[in-house]
Amino acid sequence: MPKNQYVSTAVIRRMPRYYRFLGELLERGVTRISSKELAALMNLTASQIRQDLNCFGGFGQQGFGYHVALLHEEIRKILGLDQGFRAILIGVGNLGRAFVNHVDFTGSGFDLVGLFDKNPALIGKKISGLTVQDADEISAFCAAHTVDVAVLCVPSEAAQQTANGLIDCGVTAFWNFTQYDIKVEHPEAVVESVHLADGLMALCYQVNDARRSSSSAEK
Amino acid sequence: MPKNQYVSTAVIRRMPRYYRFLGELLERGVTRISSKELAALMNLTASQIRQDLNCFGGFGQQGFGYHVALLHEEIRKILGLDQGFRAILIGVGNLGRAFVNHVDFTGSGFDLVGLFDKNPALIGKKISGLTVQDADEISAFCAAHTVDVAVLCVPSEAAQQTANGLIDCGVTAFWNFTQYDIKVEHPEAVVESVHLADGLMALCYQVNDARRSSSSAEK
DNA sequence: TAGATTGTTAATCGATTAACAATC
DNA sequence: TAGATTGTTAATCGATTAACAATC
Repeated sequence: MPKNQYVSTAVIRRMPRYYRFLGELLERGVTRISSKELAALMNLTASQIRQDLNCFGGFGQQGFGYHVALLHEEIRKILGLDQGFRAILIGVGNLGRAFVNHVDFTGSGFDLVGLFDKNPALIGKKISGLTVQDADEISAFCAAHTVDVAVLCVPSEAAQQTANGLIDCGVTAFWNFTQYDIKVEHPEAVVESVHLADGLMALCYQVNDARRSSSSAEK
Repeated sequence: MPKNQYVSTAVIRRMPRYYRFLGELLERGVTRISSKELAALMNLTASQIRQDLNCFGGFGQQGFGYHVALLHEEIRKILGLDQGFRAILIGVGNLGRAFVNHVDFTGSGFDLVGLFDKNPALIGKKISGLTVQDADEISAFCAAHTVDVAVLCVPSEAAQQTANGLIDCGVTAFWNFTQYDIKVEHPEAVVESVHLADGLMALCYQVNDARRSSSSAEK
């Protein structure tokens, strides 16, 4: 009985975390859990968990709690991890190569089906079962295959241009690892940017702040 | 004239982005900007920019706007990027290696001063000017040098244990790239987790959602 | 049935936006 | 001075928490 209102991004961003914790519980053989127990585990309020889940439907059972396996599966469907969307990765430098090997694309809803770079030294190399193709071949590849999302690991200066080219090829979703905030006009476009340096700077502030408050607490 | 109230994390998380945009403006030779112009550029409201900045002080000038160079420098100080905090990175696998080469630690407030791994095949290798040391040497290293933050690129299963060991060595800040949500009790502890898979799953939902709404709009 | 825990409505809290007086 | 734009207070909006009736 999935509901059909708008769901805030705050809620959406918590869903993968629920999915992750439920996966861990499942592995540990836990079959049922109450919102209260899950809240304690995840450092949230029980209220928030129930509110969040009820954006999508009533997956619990009064007096009992939630079936871990069932809820896990429901969230999988909510996120759409079962659709086998197809991803390509552009820019097989240090970072790109690391993601190919390290990120569990399949478990996160995407099949990685192509690697591209414009560096001749990399073209033809095989990484994790995929052969690096010439970046000039992207549009031909997109014409021949369905491509749902592009992972951008190119230099920041090339980010916008690369994204524009991909939009023209019909690719509307981006996982952006460049420093640059790409702009995409397409109505169906979605961009998920991971600004690593921004996170590191925020950490820097927090370290300062923690020290400030602990030293002022001393007095 | 820095203010001294509590600043919400929502504001903190936007500061690095301001810093980044101001840096770009600086490079382009722009010397002054109004909150209205900056808002258009960053896709925010002018009001929010003024509110955010005024958490830390009045950096603008009525009738004129903000001096780009001055504001850039102020934010640098606010974030504490000038303190030369020291970082070590644990786990020199694909991801760890990529970050060593790719992330601008220095520009983000930290000097990377040590690399550690427990894999004998990696120990002794030189990466970007640093020699990989045996993970067993971490506590000795921390005793001999100041270490402010640890970058965790170890397998998820080892995350908590590694963090515990580091806490015992006096390291209280973590940039966590494992799947696992580490728990740290220390009052001064700060953790910045980058759950790559979570972001990818959120993107998966958004792709689904964008398609749902554009197909329903067709009708 | 009694106890537990959900789903949901209402209350609170915080963050964003709007408005405007201060001032460069 | 007049025009522009800030800093800041007030209004709005959204998200989180609390409460409780429904129900397993």
